[in-house]
Amino acid sequence: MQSPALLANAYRAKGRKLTPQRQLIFQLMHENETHPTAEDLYAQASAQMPGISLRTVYQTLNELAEMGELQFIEIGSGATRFDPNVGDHHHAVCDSCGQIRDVYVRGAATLRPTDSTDFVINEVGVVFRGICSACETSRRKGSSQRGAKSPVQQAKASKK
Amino acid sequence: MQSPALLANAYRAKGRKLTPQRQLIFQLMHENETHPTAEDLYAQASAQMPGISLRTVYQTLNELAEMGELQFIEIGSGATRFDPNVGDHHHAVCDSCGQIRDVYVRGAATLRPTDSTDFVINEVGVVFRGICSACETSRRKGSSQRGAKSPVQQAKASKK
DNA sequence: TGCTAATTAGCATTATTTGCAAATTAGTTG
DNA sequence: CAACTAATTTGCAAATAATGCTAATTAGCA
Repeated sequence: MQSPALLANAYRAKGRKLTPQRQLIFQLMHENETHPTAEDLYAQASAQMPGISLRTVYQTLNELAEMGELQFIEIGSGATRFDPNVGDHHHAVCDSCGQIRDVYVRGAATLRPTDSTDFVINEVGVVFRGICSACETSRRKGSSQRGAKSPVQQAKASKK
Repeated sequence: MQSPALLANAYRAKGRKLTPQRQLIFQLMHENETHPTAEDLYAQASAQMPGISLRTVYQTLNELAEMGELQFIEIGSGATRFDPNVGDHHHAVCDSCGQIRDVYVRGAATLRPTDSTDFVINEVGVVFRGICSACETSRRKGSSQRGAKSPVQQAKASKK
């Protein structure tokens, strides 16, 4: 997404108001690579602006998505996550800690199904699942994963 | 997933009981290419077995996933969908009707991020988004999509 | 300074999924 | 075939995620 300053212009151009709540969310999302959930953002926003409502956070995120300034990521695990990177990139998800990382994949845009040619493709998304280096390291140190969970639970586990 | 008959064996082997509810769900999911939600299945199951509970449907689906007999698909749009195809395939999602189709993609498994080499990849998933032939056809016939929705709403729209 | 349409906050509501406990039952044993 | 017991099913409450709605507030303009 654009810088907070440029977003301000985009908002004015649309007859939208530049409220302190929106400006705060612009700041928090700008170049944010953590792929936060609405709740995550709400927590951060509340710290700087006590009283801001979760409803407003959702509303602003939806606006920004509508304006093409950010995208939704819904890779299992419950809550929608928000990504200010709207360029041509993909995601790597750690099955252990749930962290999502932006990655770039050569040739992804030209992938096509070998069958079903009767489908107009607008977008191609690639998701890698595996173990991030941080988790891999701590795993080697002995703290093995006990109590393997069902796929759903595993997905949800990274929520809290 | 395996045929209902083979699944029965797999269940017995694990000391699990072969209840009528489970057998019905085996049948409904076997070679099911519609990627149904738990509610979808519950509706179908209820038609054949009035009184079956939604709770049992969820429970059985979770069991099957744990046993590796089916996988969860969580491509936005709210409810988790279930796929008995656990082979190496990918998905094409229609942005208009929400339908999900299984597709095969050559070379998908060997895709790698150009950066972040410090990530152990276990799985690569490709999702195509676009318009299916059925929607494309009806669109051309004039019934254009009015009232474009926000990304979230668009995703949720295919729910009901 | 005042006006007004846009926005916010708060609460209710919907949707999805799981937790829990009591009632039921499949499969085994005698 | 009857009895037993652990597994299973139900039904309901609860947790989570996100939106609808409305009264109160406020940004931006005249």
